[in-house]
Amino acid sequence: MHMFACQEERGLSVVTMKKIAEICGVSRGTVDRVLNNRGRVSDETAKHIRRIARQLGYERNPAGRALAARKNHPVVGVILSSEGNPFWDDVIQGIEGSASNYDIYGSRLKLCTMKGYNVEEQLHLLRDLRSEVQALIINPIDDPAIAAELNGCMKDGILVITLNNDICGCGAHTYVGSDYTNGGATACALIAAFLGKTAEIGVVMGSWHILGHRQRLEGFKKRMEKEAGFHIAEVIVNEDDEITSYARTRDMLQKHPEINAVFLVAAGVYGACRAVMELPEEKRPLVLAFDSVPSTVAMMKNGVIRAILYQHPYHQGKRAADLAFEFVVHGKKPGKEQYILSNEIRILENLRGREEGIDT
Amino acid sequence: MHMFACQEERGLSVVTMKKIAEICGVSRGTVDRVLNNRGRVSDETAKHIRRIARQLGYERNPAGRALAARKNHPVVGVILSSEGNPFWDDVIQGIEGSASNYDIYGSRLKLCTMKGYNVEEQLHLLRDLRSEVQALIINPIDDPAIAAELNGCMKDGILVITLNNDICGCGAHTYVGSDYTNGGATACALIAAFLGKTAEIGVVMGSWHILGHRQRLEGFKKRMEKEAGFHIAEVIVNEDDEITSYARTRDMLQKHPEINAVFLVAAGVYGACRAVMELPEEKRPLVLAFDSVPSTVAMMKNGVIRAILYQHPYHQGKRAADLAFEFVVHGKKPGKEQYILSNEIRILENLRGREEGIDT
DNA sequence: TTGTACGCGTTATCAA
DNA sequence: TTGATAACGCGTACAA
Repeated sequence: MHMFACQEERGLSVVTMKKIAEICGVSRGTVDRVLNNRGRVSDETAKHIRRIARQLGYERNPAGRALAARKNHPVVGVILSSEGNPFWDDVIQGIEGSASNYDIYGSRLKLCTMKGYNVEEQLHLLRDLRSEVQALIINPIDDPAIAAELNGCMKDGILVITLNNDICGCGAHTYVGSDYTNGGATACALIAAFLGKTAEIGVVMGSWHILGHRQRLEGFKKRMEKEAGFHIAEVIVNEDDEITSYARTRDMLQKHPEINAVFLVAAGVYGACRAVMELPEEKRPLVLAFDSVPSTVAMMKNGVIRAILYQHPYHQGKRAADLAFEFVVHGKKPGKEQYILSNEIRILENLRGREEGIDT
Repeated sequence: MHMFACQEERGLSVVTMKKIAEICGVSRGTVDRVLNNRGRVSDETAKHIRRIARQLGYERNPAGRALAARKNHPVVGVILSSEGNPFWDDVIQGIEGSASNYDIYGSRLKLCTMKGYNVEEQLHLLRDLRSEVQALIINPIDDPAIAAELNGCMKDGILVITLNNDICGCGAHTYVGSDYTNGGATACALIAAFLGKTAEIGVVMGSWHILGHRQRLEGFKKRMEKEAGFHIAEVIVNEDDEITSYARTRDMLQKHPEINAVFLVAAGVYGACRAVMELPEEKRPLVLAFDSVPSTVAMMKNGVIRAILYQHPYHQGKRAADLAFEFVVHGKKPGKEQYILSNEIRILENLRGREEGIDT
C-alpha cells in the first residue's frame, strides 16, 4: 500500500491578462489599466474585471514584467557602517548574492560603506542616495536626525529597511536582524546550562549608546531572575575597542577573582580574551561571546571561548536585499514589519566556515 | 571622510542573442541553435558565434527564457517516506516554497509520500516517476535495488538528489542534508559542556539499518575519546517506535541507575522521555535529542529535554528543490556533490516555531 | 473611456 | 544548413 500525494496541477493553465480580457469581453489594455490602477477605465468595467481577476486568482507573471520593464533600472541603495568590522563581510556577501539574482531585471545595487558612527557622515550618504534609489537598506545610527531623514525617504515612496540594528523615532519601515533581547536571554540560559546553579558573572558591555547592546543586557538580566544563584559581579564598558576591552577586563578579573563567567555583549572580544588568558588555565572563567569573526573563532579553537551566539549574518544581508529587490523589481512590499533571525548556539564542534551560511 | 563603494554599472547594456546575431551577420535562430547546442549549424559559423558570445560575455536572460519555455512543463518528482513523521512537515514546506518560486516557468512538482521503509513500495514509486520527471528528490532507503534504479534514472539524464539521508552504491548524485557524524560529535561535546568531566551515558539508538543513525553514534563515540570520564552504560535500539522506546528506556534506566545522560539518536523521543519522567526529578538524567517536532518541543518546555540538535528541515527541502528546479528550468547542474546543513544547538530560549526557517 | 500595436529575449516551428 | 515568423505575458505609446 502506498499513498500518492500529487500536487494540484496548477501551472497548467495559468491566468493571464489576455485570458481575463477574453472572458470579460474587453481588450488586454483595459485589463492592464484596471489591474495596475492606471485609471481611465469606467467604474463598471473596472469592477467586473477586478472581480473576475480575483475569482480566477490572477497573479502577474514576473518574467513578462521583467522583460517589458527592461528599460527601468531600479536601484537599491545600501549604507553600512561596516568598514573595519569583519562581522559585515558575510552580510555584504548575502546582499551581493541577492543582487546577482536580480540583475536580469536590470536592477542595480549601490553599496556605500562607512567607518564608525558619525551622524553627519551617514546623513550625507543618505541625502546623496535619496534622489537615486527606490529602496534603501541601512544600518542606522540611532539618532533623531537620521530618523527624520529616513521618514523623509519613506514619504518619497522609498522602501526603507533597517539592517542588524534598528532606530527609534522612525515610522513604518522593515527591520531585518536578530532579536537582541532573546540573544541576551539565551546567553544567560547557556551559562546556567554550563555552570549549574550558581555563577558570578563579569559583563563586558559594548556601549550604552547602542540599542542592541542595551537590549542584550536587559534580556540577560531578565533571564537571570530565574537563576537564584546568579550574580553580576561587575559591568564594564569597552566601547567596542580592543585595547580598552583588554585593560578593563583585566582590571575586573583582578578585582573580582570570584568571577567564573564572562559575558561579552558585543565587540572587543579579542581584547577581553587576552585578559582572560593571563589567568592560569584552571582559574579561567567560562567565556561567552557573539558572532564568529575570525579572531573569535581563533579564541574558540584555543579553548578560551566556550560558545558563541551566531546571528546568521549572511542571511541577514540576503533577506534584506531580497526584500528590497522584490520591491523595486516586482513592486512587492515586505509582508512583515520584522524579519528576525534566530540566535544560534555554536560550540567548537558545530562552527562553520564564516563565509558559509547555514550550509556549505 | 567616507568610503564610497559602488557596484560596477553592469547590466546597463546587456548582450542579447539579437545583438550577437547582428554582429555575426546571421539570424537569431542560428545563434540560438549554436548557443544551445541544437546542431544543424555549420562548424564555421558555430565557432564564430561562440567566440563572439564569449567575448561579449553573453548570458541568457532567464525572464525571456521563462516566457518562451512556458509550453514546456518540466516536472520535479519527489519521493519521501514522510507519512506519520512530523519532521518532514517543514521539509515539505521548503520544497513547496521553492516550487512556487519556479511555477512561472511552467514547471511542476510531483510529490509522492509513503509510510515506512518498504523497498518494493519505494521501487514502485520510483519506476512510476522515472518516465515523467527530469529531476528526482528522494529520501532513499539504503538498498541495492534502490541504488540500481537511481543509477538507471541518472543514465536517463535525470538529476537525482538524495535528501536528508544518503544511499550507498549509487553513482554521482547530489546529497542535501546534515552531517550525521558531526551531529553525534556535537551531541557529545554538548553533554561534556553541560555535565563536566564525567558522564554515564545511556544511548537510545534508532536502527542499525539506517546509515545516518550509525554515523551519529560513530561521531558521538569518536568525540568521546577526548572525554576520559565518559562511559556508555548501554545502547538500546527502539526502531523508531515510541512504545518500544518507552519500554526499553525504562528497563535501561532501571538497570543502570548511574546513568546521568541520555542520548536520543533518532525518533522515539516521546517514548523515551516518558520513561525518564518516571524517575523523580532530582534523579533525572540530562536528555539530548534531535529535531524540534511538536512532541519534542513539549518535552523541552516541561524541562525533560535540555537541548536538541536542529538540522534545518525547511532549508533542506528548500535547497534540494531549488537545485532540482534550477536544473529542469535553466539546465544548471548543482555546483557541489553535497550540500550540508549545520547542526544547530537549540535550548528552550532559542527555539523557534517549527514552521519558521531560520527566521520568522 | 477603450482598443491596437509594438517590443522586451528566448524558444519552437516551418519553410527555404 | 539557414532564416523568417509566431508565440510567451506584460508595459506603454498612440490611435480611436
